[in-house]
Amino acid sequence: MREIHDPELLQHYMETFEIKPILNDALLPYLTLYSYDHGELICTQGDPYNHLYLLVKGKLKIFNTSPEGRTLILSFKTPLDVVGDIEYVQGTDFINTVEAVSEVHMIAIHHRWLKKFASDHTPLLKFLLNVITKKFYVKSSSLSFNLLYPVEVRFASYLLSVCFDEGDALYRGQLSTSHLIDAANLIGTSYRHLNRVIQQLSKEGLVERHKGFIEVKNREGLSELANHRNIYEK
Amino acid sequence: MREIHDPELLQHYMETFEIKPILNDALLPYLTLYSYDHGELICTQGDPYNHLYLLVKGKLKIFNTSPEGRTLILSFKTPLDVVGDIEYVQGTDFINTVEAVSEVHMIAIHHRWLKKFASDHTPLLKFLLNVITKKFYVKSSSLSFNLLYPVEVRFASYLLSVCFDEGDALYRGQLSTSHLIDAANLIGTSYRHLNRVIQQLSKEGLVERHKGFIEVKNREGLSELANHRNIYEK
DNA sequence: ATAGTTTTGGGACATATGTCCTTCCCAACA
DNA sequence: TGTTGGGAAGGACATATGTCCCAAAACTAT
Repeated sequence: MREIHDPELLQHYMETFEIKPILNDALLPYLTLYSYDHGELICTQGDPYNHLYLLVKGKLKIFNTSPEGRTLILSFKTPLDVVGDIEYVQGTDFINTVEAVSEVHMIAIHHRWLKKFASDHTPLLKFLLNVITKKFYVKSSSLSFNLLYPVEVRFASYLLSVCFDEGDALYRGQLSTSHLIDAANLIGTSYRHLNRVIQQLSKEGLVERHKGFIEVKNREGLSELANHRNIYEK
Repeated sequence: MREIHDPELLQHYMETFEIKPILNDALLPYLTLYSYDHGELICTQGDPYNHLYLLVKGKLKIFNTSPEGRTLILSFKTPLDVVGDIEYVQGTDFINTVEAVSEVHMIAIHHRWLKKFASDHTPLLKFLLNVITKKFYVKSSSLSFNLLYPVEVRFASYLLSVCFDEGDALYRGQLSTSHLIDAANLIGTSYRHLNRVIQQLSKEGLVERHKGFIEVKNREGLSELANHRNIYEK
């Protein structure tokens, strides 16, 4: 992690994502732009709350490790998104670990200044409400989906979200096998079992296994299997 | 459902739960007090959003039915709690069904008036933020817990919450068997399997089956089994 | 190129859980 | 008193999923 002293870049992000309207002018001097490399941790579960972060570049992985050591990936995030919002509102420690998946830029604001200058700032409150309720929706459907459907269905939904959403045109319909462990942790199963399910889908002609990646062969079939629900959609 | 025309009772609830400070004075004429009997539905998933409700008396069951007809109970609520908050912020249809478990009193405010008079009312925004982040926490731990632990562990946690929380002294350590179906739906499993797990716990001496109810025999043991996590705590 | 190391896929087995259906018990009622 | 209906518990079986471990493949450093 390193700080980027580049007021112009900061300004650029503020405009791109229309951040200024949600912040109080008094806060502007206290914004810091940080950069994280692939694999770096932004925060770890249990860390005391410090900053509110705005993700403005790159991709984040949010996950949680149980006392027994099992990892559960909760989501991936892309700009514009917020980290530390729930913690800011409740004043509690971080519940999850946040890792940079690519090079990541984040705007950080220390809670001290937020409390001091913006605790009554309506646009910020509304922005937080909006962001948090959206997160709640995702979490809520995720809970039902995980409890109600088997891994096969969840993976079908995952495949559709990841392979067709916004990826490189080259990777349309493909998932690199190096992402399978992440995928397993995301849908809450073991790598072993995910492999089993892929075999099954393969047998049914929905996907095909190649060296290094999985290819979607029948998008419609997968969508049907997933009940047309794209639970992992960003 | 029927309206209760009783300004004094309304006033009483407003004071007991300190509701006035979070509302705008302009809203006060538009508050309505409703009463629901045991088993009545306050709203059904898919209903268009209409009111924000404040639960001031009784107990609610929040649940969700999947397209396949499986029921998943998301939570039980007691005063003071809010129904329709997420829907108000996002302007979306109800995601869950809400049923009165006992006689229930709710204060309802039509979203029209909220939008008109309180959309910038800081205390309300803060109140909503607080309530919603709390809900998010619960949902979040619930998701991890369900995905990471087997039914046995979840039921142990459930038993501890339900039997010792605030129940009638007579029922301390006991769970009526008529609640088992609800319990199964709450922890996301089948009634059949829950029975199996109860047998197992019984064999281990943690609980005991009697006619009409289950009795906790070893609270400490259950707590250990549940990893000391009370996920279903109100 | 070769030997060691990591990655990847899958076999074998145990456990967790769902579904269907039967049996038992008891209360209400003719 | 016998009948019946419904709820509660559990048997039998199939499926879903986890754990442990191994073997082939790919990759790396010498």
